[in-house]
Amino acid sequence: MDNLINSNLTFKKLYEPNLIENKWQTKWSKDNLYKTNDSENKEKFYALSMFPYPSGNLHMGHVRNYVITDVIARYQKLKGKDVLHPMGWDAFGLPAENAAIERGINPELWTKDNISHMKSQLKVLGLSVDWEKEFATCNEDYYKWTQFLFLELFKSGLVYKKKSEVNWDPIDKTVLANEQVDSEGKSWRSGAIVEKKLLNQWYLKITNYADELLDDLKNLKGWPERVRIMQENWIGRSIGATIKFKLKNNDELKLNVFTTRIDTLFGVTYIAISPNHQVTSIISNQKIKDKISNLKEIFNNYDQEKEKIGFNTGLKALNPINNEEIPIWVASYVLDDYGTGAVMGVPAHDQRDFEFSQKYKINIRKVISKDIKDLNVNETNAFEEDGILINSDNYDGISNFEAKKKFLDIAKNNGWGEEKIQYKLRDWLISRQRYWGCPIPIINCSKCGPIPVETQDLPVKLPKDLVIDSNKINFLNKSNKWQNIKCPRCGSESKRESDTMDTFMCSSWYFLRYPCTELNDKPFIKETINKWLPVDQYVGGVEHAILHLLYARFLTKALKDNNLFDINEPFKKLLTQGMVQSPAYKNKNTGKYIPLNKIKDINNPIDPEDNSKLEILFEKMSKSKYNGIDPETVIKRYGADTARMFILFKAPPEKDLEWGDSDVEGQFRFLSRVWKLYYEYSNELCSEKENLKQELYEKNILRSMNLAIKEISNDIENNQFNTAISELMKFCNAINQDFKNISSNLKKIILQNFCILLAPFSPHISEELWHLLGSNESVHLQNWPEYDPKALILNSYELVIQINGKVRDKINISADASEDILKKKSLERPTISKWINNKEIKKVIIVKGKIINIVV
RNA sequence: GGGUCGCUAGCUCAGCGGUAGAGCAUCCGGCUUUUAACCGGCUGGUCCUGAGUUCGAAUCUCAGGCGACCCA
Repeated sequence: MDNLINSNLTFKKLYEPNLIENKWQTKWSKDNLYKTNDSENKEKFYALSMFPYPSGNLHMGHVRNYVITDVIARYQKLKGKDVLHPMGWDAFGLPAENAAIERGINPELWTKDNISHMKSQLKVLGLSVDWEKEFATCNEDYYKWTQFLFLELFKSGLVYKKKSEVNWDPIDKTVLANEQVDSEGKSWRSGAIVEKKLLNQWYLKITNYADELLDDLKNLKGWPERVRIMQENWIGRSIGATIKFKLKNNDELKLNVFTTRIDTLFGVTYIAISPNHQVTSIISNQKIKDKISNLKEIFNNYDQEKEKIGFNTGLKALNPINNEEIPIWVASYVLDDYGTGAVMGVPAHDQRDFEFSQKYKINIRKVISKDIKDLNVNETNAFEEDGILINSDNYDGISNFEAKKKFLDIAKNNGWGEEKIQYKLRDWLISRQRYWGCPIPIINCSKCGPIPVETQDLPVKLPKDLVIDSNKINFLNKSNKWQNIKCPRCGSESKRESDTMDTFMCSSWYFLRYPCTELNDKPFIKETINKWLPVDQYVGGVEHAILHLLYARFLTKALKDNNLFDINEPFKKLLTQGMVQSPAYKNKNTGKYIPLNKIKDINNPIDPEDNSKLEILFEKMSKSKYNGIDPETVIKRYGADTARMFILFKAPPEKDLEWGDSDVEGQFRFLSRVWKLYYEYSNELCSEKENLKQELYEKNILRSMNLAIKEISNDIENNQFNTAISELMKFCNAINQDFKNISSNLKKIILQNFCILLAPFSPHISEELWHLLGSNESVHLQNWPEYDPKALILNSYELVIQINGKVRDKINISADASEDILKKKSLERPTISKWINNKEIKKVIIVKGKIINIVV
């Protein structure tokens, strides 16, 4: 038999994480324990956290993210797979540039300082990250390839420049993509109300992939349903028709309208067009012209869009189905770039049209009804459900489904309409008027137009000699030396493109770089990508449900179509972790948050300023609410293992987690109990007793062990780390119960298995205890135990006896008792015969191993 | 208005047709010079409400209530 304990380790009685965590981190790093293995015969597993923006400080949200991924990565490694678990930095972006403007610090230095600080904070968590794979998106040898991929898209016609109305962030002084403006018209970063500007900008044709992006969502079974629904809504495919309305007294212009409700064509009582619509050009009345230009200004401001404003132009259109004359209105609620900039107004069956008509007293005509006799128009709402046609000439009485087909056929045959699929998704605007980003590798020649930079001339580097001023202007635009260049085609004086790329472009392919970080001559190798991708488990915040996750899917599909690899979807499974919240103390009257150090009694919090009672709210940690908890402080006090255990145990990963000091202490106590168990074992304080029942105890403890293996494996595979830890606690309790009564051999096996089961969650303490058991190898290189189903079987069990489904008695019975015996023994019980009370037994239901139900 | 998720012990959550569970907190006891730590033990539940399906519902179905998020 092996030595019981490793005599090289001096084992202290008390669990002191400070003495062991740093020691093991250094050792792991020295041994290169987490280097990515790439063997031919093993299954691969790619575990990835969304890489952080190097803001300067690690916060609890990061900790949660990386610890979750770490548990998964460690588990998969113990299961014998080749694991890729890398980390990097999403390092371009505005905070660096703002720091440069405000404090005169070079953005590159600011970023690199932050990275090195955050990296040292990360290392303390004991993550199984392969740091050899690390990179930052602002490194020249990364953004060279971002530019290369941009040019790949350029070649396949997915890049274009267009002058159109764009979202302008007045605080950050740059344009934004549609995805980066929230439903209230505010910028995702600065929170400023976005303005509309007419600008010439670079776009990526993500709309070419709208159908694929939508249809392939069905295959993403490992994604949370709500993320799939959000993407589905964002892409917003609707199947409908375009209809051409002729203008009265004008044969040249036609009004094209997109509708999903061609069945309501007889209910059209007006046409609404956007103030920018082409048709407005034929209006001659000066008063109306003034009104239009007035409305245009309002139109350009999201904030005032809530109220629907409009007016009658005096122009008339003809309804193609019955030649009825319909007034044309200009309306603020018609969007320029969705559809055709014109809608047919059917107030009876569209809520927005209904509200507009109510306001301006436009005729409302009901054409769909639940019942053919019900002609009443609802006073408050449009009727948007399905039904039967009314008020529709010869078509009265048919269902609206039938009408859709019929009217479309008529439209096609007569040439005034056709089927059309419409998307809400717009092309991705990627130009940013900022310095700290990846330069767009284009040369603008006045003669040749935009010319892509040759691959051998990449990267187009950011100029380092900058004069930074405080006007938040585009620095690249100001640098003549950098900007002026001869056109590579015709040799005439040209200028480099001075916009940089949206940083989401840099983060849309970083997961493709990790398997190939050592390459200098290409971004990645096809075969390597085909091997390692897709990411098996991706973990990050739900705030990227549309932004990053949609862009990354698009880029993957586009690059696949360029034959760069054969992967269709980048992320097989996605886990969106919840926020970390902690108690904030708020004065209801003043609305102010009060810092903890100003509150005397935490159990009865009172505002020292006005003595009113404070509300305790669990909110996302933030400086303004004084409720931030610094990971470093917690780790210094309790150790990384405790912090990890707490954050995993306190809530299921996708839910918000409420910080609680006493729960942190609870986890520390648990690890201390584990420590003590091994301490007593190693000092032979729990040497076995002579015991006749040894076999029974051993059977019990083996059952607990196998149950723990089964449940914990299952829980980790389903990302239920909270219940996995709960099972570890139960197993620990079971060990303490029977430990003294089992053989030394078994003791060691139990303790070894416990160590391995604990290892993904608390890597340091388990490593220390593993070595204590006499091994010189790392616990993290062991094999995850398999459970033995036979060990789970019980000799006897407690049979529950029900009368009419209600529990009335319990008996202990041997596991192999037949149904007849169960029945007989149950009926023998005095309590049962009392309940039956000579009534007729109608039915007996037996669930083996559990229950007998007697129906009387 | 539509959609998704949730409502189980004081708190955080398991259980998803078959005896209502875990951790933390509370309480009591032991140990200890005291606090703390540790050990042992006890509490604690209309499983949001109502109806239905079933021998049997926390679990399935329907309706309603409350809350969170997304879309409009």
